[in-house]
Amino acid sequence: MFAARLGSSNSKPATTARHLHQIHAFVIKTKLLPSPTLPMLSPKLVASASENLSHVCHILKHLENPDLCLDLCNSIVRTLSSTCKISSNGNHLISLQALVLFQEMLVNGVVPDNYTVPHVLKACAQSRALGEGMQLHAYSIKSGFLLSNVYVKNTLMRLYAVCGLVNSVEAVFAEGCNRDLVSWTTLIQCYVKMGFPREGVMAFFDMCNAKQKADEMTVVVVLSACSRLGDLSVGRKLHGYIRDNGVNSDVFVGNALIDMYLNCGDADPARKIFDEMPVRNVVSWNSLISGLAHQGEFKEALKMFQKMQRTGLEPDNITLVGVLNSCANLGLLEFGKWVHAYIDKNHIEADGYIGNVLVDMYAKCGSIEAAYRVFQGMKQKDVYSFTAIIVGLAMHGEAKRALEIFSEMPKMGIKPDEVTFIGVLTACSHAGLVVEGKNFFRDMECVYSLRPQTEHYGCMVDLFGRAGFIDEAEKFIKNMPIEPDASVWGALLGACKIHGKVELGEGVMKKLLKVEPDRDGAYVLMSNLYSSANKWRDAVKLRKAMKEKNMKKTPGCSSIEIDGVVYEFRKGDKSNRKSKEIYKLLEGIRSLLNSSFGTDDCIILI
DNA sequence: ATAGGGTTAG
Repeated sequence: MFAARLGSSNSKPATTARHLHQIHAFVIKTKLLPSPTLPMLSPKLVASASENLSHVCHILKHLENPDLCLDLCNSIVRTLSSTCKISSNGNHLISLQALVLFQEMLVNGVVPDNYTVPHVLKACAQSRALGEGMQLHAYSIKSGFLLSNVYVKNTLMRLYAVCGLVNSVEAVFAEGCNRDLVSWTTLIQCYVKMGFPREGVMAFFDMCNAKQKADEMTVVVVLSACSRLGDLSVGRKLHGYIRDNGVNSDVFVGNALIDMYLNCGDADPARKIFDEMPVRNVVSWNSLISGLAHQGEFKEALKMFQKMQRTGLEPDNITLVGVLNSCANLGLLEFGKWVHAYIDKNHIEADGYIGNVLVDMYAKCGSIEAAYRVFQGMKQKDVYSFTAIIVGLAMHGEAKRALEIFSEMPKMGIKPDEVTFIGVLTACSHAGLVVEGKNFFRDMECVYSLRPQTEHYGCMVDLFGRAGFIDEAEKFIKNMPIEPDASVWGALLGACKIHGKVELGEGVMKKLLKVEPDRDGAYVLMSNLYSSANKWRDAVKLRKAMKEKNMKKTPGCSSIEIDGVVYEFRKGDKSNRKSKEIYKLLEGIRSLLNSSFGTDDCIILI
């Protein structure tokens, strides 16, 4: 029966583990694997070999000419490396199996060829099997493959890159001189992914100096480095490089260009590229929508989302993150709720990125209880989830709840970061918890090894200042190890305003103007301080000076959302279609208020 | 037969 199956060219290929057992038994009996057997090992059997590796290894042991099995071994290793997915458990075993088979090959005299080692290395990279990969690194040096076969070099670099070992990637890259475009791209990509985009760009220039021409994949990676750096000048150079060197502007290149231009603050070319793309996919839309949101162009981002929907293209999680982020910043609760309903309807889990941005959206739109419900329902809470709800609760004056949730973090094994402490300190500040705030500030460095930034110092000055401890606030600024910035002086000036400290305020205003000379913040705060101290003449003088200096105004803007349409209102803005009626109504309210309370009690700015 | 690509928060 075995002989029939193994010998006859008419028999069906072996497909199951049972067939493998039969071959195994036959080989043990005859010490021979008839050559027609090899083509009969179907892909399905090769796949099942991952679960029956011991049989394969035994077969190898019993063969008279094991080297005939090189192709079989290569295809088993290839199958192992292409089937193992990155998952929590079991994957390590698969790469281990690839390595076991590889060792058996060596022991039994199957000489690996150019394809074997890259396949085994790929299996290691996919399952992050660093230890096994390092053994292969040693083998590659000894056998000479590392220097003779650029695929070995590149797959080894890839393994170290996915394990985050930048130094090892550099070392393998630098070894010998057999590097090609893939080696360069892998190196640059590794720099960018590990948070060193500057090094990535420099490596690209090195590559150009080495007379190596880039292709689509390389420019995409370098563009992403420019995007992360916000380096428009290098980004533009790269755009020129693409045109001059005949790099094919495929959809990947187009998307990377859109992302680069938007993150570098130049929206026009991004839109132009988007409009002129012959093929667009969901990533093109995502790059545009999240890029616009990143630029603060939230309304534009939402407009593009609506346009995307008209094309019938389904948004994915990344689209929705950009959309919810825009809703959050515009305060569009109804729009945000609609997205939440869309998420539920499409069975997308309100977890991870999506959950976090939902929490933030509800908190920023004033619906703190909805934010809390989403937070509670999340299974995978991380530092972003906790920070979003803590900052949200702090902004809503719910200091006690914010601090309670903060105290949950260590129990869940989640370490707070710098932004979490902004929320914690804001909570303390709003609730007047001076002692607690001081303790948290101290813990930041002592317990969590987080170096406080100027924003944290600003929170502390705000905390002391609001509570009336102006002297302590001043002392605190004097002892700062870093240069105080606008957030710090602004907090102190705010405290002067609350407590009517005119003279101190005048000095603080000068300091604030030094670090922020072309913004109107200092003037506005100070003139308010004068007004509240009844120094009207000084207030008017300051307002006049402000007008003359043509300063950058912090835009005061309110918006409402009616039936999905956003209406924005700015001070003095008459662009609304119904502005005449609106102003007439406002005039009515004003005169009503005046007759009820008198002008001194109520000032409405229109 | 084998290697390198873009978009996501507080």
